[in-house]
Amino acid sequence: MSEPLLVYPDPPPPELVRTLDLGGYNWKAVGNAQEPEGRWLGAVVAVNENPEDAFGFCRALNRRGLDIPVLLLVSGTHLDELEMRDDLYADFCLTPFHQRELEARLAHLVWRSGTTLRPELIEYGPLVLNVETYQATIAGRPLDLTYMEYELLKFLAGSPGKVFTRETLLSRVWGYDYFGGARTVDVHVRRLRAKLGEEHAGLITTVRSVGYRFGLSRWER
Amino acid sequence: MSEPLLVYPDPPPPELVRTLDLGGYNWKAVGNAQEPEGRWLGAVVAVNENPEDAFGFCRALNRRGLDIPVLLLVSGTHLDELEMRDDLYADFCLTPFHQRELEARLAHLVWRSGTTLRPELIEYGPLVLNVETYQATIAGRPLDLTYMEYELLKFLAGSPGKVFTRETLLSRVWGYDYFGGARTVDVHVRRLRAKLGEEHAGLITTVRSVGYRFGLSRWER
DNA sequence: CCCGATTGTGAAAGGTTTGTGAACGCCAGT
DNA sequence: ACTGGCGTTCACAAACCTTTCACAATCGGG
Repeated sequence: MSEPLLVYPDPPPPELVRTLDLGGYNWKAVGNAQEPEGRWLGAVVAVNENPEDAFGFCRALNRRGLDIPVLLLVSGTHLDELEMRDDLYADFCLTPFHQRELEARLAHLVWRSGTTLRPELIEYGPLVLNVETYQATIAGRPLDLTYMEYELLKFLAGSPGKVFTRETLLSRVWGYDYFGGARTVDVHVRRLRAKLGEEHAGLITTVRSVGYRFGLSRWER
Repeated sequence: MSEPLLVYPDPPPPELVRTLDLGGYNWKAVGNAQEPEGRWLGAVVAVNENPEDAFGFCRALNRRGLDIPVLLLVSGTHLDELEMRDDLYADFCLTPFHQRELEARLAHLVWRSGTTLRPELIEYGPLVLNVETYQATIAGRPLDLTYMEYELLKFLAGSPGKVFTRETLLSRVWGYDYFGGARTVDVHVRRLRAKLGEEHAGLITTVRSVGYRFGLSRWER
């Protein structure tokens, strides 16, 4: 299934739900901008009586770095509010809307998100690695990783569920010509787990006598 | 006066003319896509009884290479025609339109063309770079930057959040054939941070063992 | 249940990377 | 030629990581 659409607020207006479901969209409603993780086709934001709710949500989305194109649902009486807020939305649709118009705008929004460059991300559950910015977040919280920690995590998370021996990790992450003890890996894994936090430390599991694995193996899920 | 809007067909629908003139836009109607030369803020294309006229015009515009964002004026009965033609338009407005809606869409179209096509201003938070006049301000205060400092800051601020290695910066900012030490970058970054002032020095962050990044690092926390 | 092997943990040493101040040379304008 | 601004380089200091080691804890097989 394709990536989902982000919808605000939660619960969304019923007529929006109807159009989304009729269009066969995969969507998820959220109540705030901290929650969404990962990739989204776009966002549909309904502006209600209090426009600042919606605009604050959009601003927070922007702040999060993943630029998700936003389609605003706005009534004619709030049209003035759009002025000077061009950076917060990609398109808008007047309410009450004709279903066919919203469908067309949704389709265009999705098409747009498919063509515009999106940041190169590595994701697994609550973990997001932005390869371009060298930033990592776990459940929305920024992780302050050192270079080696980042490289190691990137490599592990790039093949979830797969077990790597220490020797493999040394040669692939540290370099084929690396000369050093295998226990170095242990120490880095320990610090990664510490920074992931107690709740997510289990993302990296030890496979005794073999090595380490990121994410759950098949039969654990 | 600002650059003109391109309008199709010639003559345009009278209600469109009315909105354009009321909005104070500088516009010019043309009958085919070969005619327009030079720069345009955007295009407004009215789809009449024969949609292929308008779409042909848009296609011809695309082919000309100047990517001008297109606002389609289309009636509900022709909404289906938009399908599979996403690449021909940036936005559309249903006819008959409310004047305020068209105004809002025009404003958004113009804003879009100003930011995507003509980045004469690079803005990020308190920093403003005027690429044309070679001036920079931080929180309203003018910055007195040297040429290299300006070029470096412009390049960094042009891709906020992205991390660049010193080698990349040397080749992209100093020149592909530059031959010199990578530490030169460090010194320029230091002077930039000093001139940005203590309060904004954090706009440029060091990513240890990798390089430097502008913006988006600790600001979002 | 015991023992060896394996892994987690804390701390410290050592090395690498970056910040900093200053000096040098180049160039343009005087 | 002089001067001042600018870009570059260097040496040193500071900050930060990486690696290593010793020891504790844990696991698994016999």
